[in-house]
Amino acid sequence: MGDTMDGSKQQRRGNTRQRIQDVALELFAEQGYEKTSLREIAERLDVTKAALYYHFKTKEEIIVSLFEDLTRPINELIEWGREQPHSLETKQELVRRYSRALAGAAPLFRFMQENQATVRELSIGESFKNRMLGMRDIIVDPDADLVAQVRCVSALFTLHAGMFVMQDIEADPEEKREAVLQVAIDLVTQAHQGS
Amino acid sequence: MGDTMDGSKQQRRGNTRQRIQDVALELFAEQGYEKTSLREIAERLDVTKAALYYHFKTKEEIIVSLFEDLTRPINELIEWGREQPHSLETKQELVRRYSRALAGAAPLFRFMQENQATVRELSIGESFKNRMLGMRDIIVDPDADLVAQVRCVSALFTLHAGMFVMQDIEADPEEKREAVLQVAIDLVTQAHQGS
Amino acid sequence: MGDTMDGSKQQRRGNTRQRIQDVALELFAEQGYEKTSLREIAERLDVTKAALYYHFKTKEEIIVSLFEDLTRPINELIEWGREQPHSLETKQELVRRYSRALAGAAPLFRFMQENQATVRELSIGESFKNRMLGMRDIIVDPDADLVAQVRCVSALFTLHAGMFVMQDIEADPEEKREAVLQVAIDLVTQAHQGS
Amino acid sequence: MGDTMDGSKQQRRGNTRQRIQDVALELFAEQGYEKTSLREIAERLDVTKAALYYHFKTKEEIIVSLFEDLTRPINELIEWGREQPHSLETKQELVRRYSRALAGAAPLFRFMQENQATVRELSIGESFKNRMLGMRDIIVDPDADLVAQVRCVSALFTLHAGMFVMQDIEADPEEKREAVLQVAIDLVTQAHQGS
DNA sequence: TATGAATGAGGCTTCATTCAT
DNA sequence: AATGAATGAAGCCTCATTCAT
Repeated sequence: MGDTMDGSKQQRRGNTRQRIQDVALELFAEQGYEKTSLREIAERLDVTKAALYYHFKTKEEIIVSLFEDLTRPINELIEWGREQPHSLETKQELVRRYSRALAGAAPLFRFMQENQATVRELSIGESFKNRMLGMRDIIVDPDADLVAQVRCVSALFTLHAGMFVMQDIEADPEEKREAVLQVAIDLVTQAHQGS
Repeated sequence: MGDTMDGSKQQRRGNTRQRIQDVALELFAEQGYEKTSLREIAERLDVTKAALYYHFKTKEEIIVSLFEDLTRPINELIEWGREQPHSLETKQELVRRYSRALAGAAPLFRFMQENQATVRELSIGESFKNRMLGMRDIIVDPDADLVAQVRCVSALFTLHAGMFVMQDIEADPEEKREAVLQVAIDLVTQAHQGS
Repeated sequence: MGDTMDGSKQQRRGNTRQRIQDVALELFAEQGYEKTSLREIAERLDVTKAALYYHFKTKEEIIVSLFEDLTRPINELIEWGREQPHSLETKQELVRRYSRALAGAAPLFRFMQENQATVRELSIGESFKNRMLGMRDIIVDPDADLVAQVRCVSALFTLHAGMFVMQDIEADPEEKREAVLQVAIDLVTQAHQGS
Repeated sequence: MGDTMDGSKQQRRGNTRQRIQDVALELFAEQGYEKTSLREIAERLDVTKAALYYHFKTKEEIIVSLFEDLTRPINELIEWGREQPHSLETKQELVRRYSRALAGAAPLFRFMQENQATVRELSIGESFKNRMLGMRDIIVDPDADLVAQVRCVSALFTLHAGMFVMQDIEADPEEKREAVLQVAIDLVTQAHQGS
């Protein structure tokens, strides 16, 4: 009581950092990292630019923090994968889990897909690439023939593509995700059985 | 003689416009459109910024001109596709030709893949998207089931991915391209035969 | 006990003001007043910037307080000088005492020597300049010829220079101080005896 | 004629670089390097900040260029000194020439004297210090006793001090310069004859 | 006695663009 | 066909300072 008058100001206390991340990710994904200015982010939050600098030392630190927070599930997934036998079942399950992880960090992945040039120059670029190669190494058997290898890479890429390119196809989102998953699993399975 | 002394100056005559495009595309692909300044382009060419403005009215015009010049083969491909019957053979041939077209305009596609956010805001963004949807409409049968549709989209995307993601896999480039093509054709074929 | 565990925290009690002055003077002398930020001072003390404002109303107040604390011996010296007869003995003794006073406030003088432009704009600038002129008026006889006057000014300046410029000459510091003092006394003595 | 209407605009063509240097040195000397903003310099010249950047890549480059341009006479002086025998006559002549060189670059030296902290951090700091040590090595005999060495250093410093500290003593500037020179020469001479 | 959060002003720098020559 | 000089807008970042707690 006496406190409940203004909900919007209430929520503002103590979670500014989080709010900055949210708005930043939204704008980065929509317009690109370079085209999004700190002024813009600050204005949307009704705060001064200087306030951003209280919470993050640089513009880059904002996006790095997003990476660190949002890619954790994928890191864990890769670690899980590394400890499993490289069997077909593992690969299928990995694809299944990856599909779910992607859905959870959709805005970040949209950002990454659309700003690869930027990401590459960022300090996270390298670390992320390594992670993806880790993923590939679990799913791709380096002794298999080339076509099988391509199938596996394609499976991963199909999941990515599924998030964005498929947007224009009209269908229930959940149904679409399942269709995409199905195709990816087929690709992995075919790769396993020999071309 | 008196003219023959300096070969490099010779070649420079009259093709500055072309040289600007070459350097620009290289830098745009490498660092992104926003991060590449006209100063940088000019310096690489050993020319002043103002010289660029003699050949192009704006920075955007440089990239637009690249699009127009380099996507022509793909436009023609789509037009060809539209006139063919939507048979399996057509689709397979389309995939084959698309693979070749991509290889021809690799730097541009690398640029587009890595700067989607930028491209979307550029005036060519929409027009290009429409073209790609045209491509999709030839290959994807809207009455087929969802999985079949995903397979077709995935085929196209596999070709794209093939150009960049596969770079780290060690194999002869031409062999790789063929393996990628094989997988794409399989996807289209499977889609046609029913999931 | 419960209090005795951490010696470093103990010492910190109640003398934060002093610690701020110490760190500030060190940094001001090293990097200059303008280039030294309150953030930097606070970080070195492991305190927040706001804490500085509990002890000092402004950044300027920090340096003003240093002046007031550290130039007291020199003020007293000048007052002493004013009450003595303007004899050669007085002048020699003044130079001797000044040499000792300078050694006691070395960091402050180093700061002043290296940041004259800043000091001039600070509120203490004028007051300090007046003090130095007071010093000069004791030692310089306005009726003497110009060369004699220059000798006296030079004597004072030699003492200053001795603190910094001589650093690179290798010799025992105390011996150096004495050599400097000797030269200064000679200058004053020569001035007194007529050029 | 037809050209002679507006002298101030006329002079502006083609010598902007020089004008920037002039105004910059004046302001740097008056207020210090850090406290002088590029905005201020630009405003005084009735130009935009960006214009400064056409002529100098950074703020630091402005002052570095001033150093390079204005310390040339002193560099030459040192080189001359190095080639002479280290006789008393040489030392006296060096002091005489140095006095003249200082008068020629008075504003720069005023700047340096008053912004030592800044100069030290600048890229020229080290190079300048080395030059001054070169000067010292010509005039100071490392085998002489300490007092003699101090006398020589003091001679140089007296010349510096003469430019600024003596300002308040009322006398004809040229007479003052000569008095200062006289004292410096006396110091060098005494040093040479043994303390 | 101090912190956490924020502000407003201003710093240096870069950019795309223009225009007279 | 190209340069030299300049502009206006905007970018990122840092600073001294404030105030409620």
